[in-house]
Amino acid sequence: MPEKAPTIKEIARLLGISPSAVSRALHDHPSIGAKTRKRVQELAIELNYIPNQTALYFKEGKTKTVGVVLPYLGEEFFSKAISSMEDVALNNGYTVLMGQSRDNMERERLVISAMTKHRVDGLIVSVAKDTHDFAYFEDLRHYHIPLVFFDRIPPMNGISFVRCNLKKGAEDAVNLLISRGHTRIGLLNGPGVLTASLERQEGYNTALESHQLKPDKELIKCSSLDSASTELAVKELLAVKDRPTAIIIFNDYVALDAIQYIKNRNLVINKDITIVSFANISMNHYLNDSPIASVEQFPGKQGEKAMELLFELLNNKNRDQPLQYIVNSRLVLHEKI
Amino acid sequence: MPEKAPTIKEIARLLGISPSAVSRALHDHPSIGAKTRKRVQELAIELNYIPNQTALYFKEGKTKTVGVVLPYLGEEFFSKAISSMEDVALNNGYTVLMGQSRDNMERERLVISAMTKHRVDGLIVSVAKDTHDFAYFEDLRHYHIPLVFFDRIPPMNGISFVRCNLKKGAEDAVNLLISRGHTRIGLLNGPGVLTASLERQEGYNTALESHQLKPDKELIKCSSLDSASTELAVKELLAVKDRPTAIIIFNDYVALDAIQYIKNRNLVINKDITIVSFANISMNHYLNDSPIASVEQFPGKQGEKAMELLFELLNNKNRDQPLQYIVNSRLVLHEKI
DNA sequence: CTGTTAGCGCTTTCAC
DNA sequence: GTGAAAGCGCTAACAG
Repeated sequence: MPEKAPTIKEIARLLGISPSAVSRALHDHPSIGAKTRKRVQELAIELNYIPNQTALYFKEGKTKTVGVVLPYLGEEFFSKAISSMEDVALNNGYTVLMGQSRDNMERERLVISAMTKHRVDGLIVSVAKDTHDFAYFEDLRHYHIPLVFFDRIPPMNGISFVRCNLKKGAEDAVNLLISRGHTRIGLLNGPGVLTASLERQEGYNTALESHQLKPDKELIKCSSLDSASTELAVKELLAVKDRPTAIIIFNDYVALDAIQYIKNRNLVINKDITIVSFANISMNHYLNDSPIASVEQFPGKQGEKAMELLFELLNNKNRDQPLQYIVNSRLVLHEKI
Repeated sequence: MPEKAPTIKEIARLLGISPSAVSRALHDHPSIGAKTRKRVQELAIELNYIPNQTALYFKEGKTKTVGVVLPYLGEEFFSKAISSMEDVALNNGYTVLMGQSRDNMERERLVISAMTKHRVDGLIVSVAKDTHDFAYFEDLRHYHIPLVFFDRIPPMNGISFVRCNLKKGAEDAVNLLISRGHTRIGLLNGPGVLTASLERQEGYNTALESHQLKPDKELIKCSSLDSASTELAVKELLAVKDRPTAIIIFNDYVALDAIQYIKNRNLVINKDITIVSFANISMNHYLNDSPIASVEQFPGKQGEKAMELLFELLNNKNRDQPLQYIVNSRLVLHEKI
């Protein structure tokens, strides 16, 4: 067992030649003797020589790392996304540095600062819920670190991003329900501050209007996503006179709580009240009472695209030209036939 | 907007002083003039100067990164684990480089090689299912990279690891069922090659024997974890004469398939056949027919411990002294009261 | 064909 | 109180 970590210098010392000769031998440079090359390459394998990327950075100006900052890795949506991102990165010879903001601005700033310290070649960020100051995203330009926003996009100009078209998903949801004869369709939306909520709302309105149905404010309620708040919203929806026969719900997790509550009220799911939701989590397949359809947001696909966009930025001369990509959501039917 | 990324050299140039003076000013070194210090620090803030960790590596011999290699980030168990790992790393001023092996040895080797290339200060690995050659773990010693194995431990000597005590969990499961009057208890285990399967088996045997019950080979079947294989195993268990009244299942995912099959056979879950399982996934709360109990393996706690052990190794003089920690599993009851 | 050298960003020892 | 210089691992331009 050698005491020192294998370096070009160490190989050179052991072989009694110069470091540059070793470097050339390892890269099959033409101007190197066959014997020397062989000796070097064999010793390199024996010592398990792996070049030091940290040192290469000075030469190439690249760390061959990209940073990914997400709110929570424990959430299925984000873990699937980062999983695909890593695949794309690996295929491009890159390694992923990852950080969780836990939806906290200070932590997000801290993590991005760490990424900058490590001089990542690029960055993908899904902005924390409570981030209201976007200055540290601008600061990345000083270090020429290209940035792609993912799923949660801040209100900034000239940025690159990948997100999902939720408006379309909401429209599909409404259209499905109308085609099944529903005219009183409720919307159990998320917090009004989220773009995700606004998009659902827009799609909901658009689809209703395209069928000459007037959106009824009474049929739209918001949940702050916890059980109590969801139950209250459902309670209000059920109390509306001429109550809805179908409800479009913010996502499958909220739907779980809503469905539980509706069942407790002795109403039959998808008979008395038909449910359509968002996220299309795998759990739905195993539930007895689950939404008849859920809008798939393709976290894997989105993650893949985000990383691909980042590499486009990395390879482009003109990095200031923002790239944007919108993944179409798709309504997935879950009815057991 | 400055053209060049902020460096100490750049600050020195702009201020007309030497780089070393800037370095001292930034570190509040005593031998620096108050005026110079102030000028430097102000300009550093203005330029958003962030030191280059890559350059610091040469001085400190540390990259301030740790590598984490897991089979799949899309799996709840692993995403929860890496989530906690990152928290601990962040608290120690470290950033996590992550890689997925996708349960493939070649990819695992590749990812670990990338980590080595980046000269991570330490590594946590959950070994891929099909890894049979462990040489590349030994190679890490050349680079003095301490290694902690997580959850999936290879058959090597003198290694550091964190894992969960599944034998205890299996014992608890059997004991619960016996206390409920069951004597014919089946075991639907995973592939025999996995340590995880062996541990369940051991616990199962131990608990039965401590109640003077003889393990019946017919009551033990293995699934390779896919639906088809699980169904076959359940089918065989149900075909045993004097068939089991309870089954302990490898994990909750396998249990989902098994339960579906049992229901199709018109047997009532937890009445005709009582189910106990492992993993304790959150989905269980929302299912109508779910195991009456599931063994919680605390992925977050385990991940935390693994990272803590790694930092102990990093800070110890004697890194060759392996550290090991076993998290106790806990049987969680799920009955609706 | 091979060795020497400079330089990437930063810290630190040594001069002044 | 400040500058100059060396060195960490590696590559490439240059000299021989």
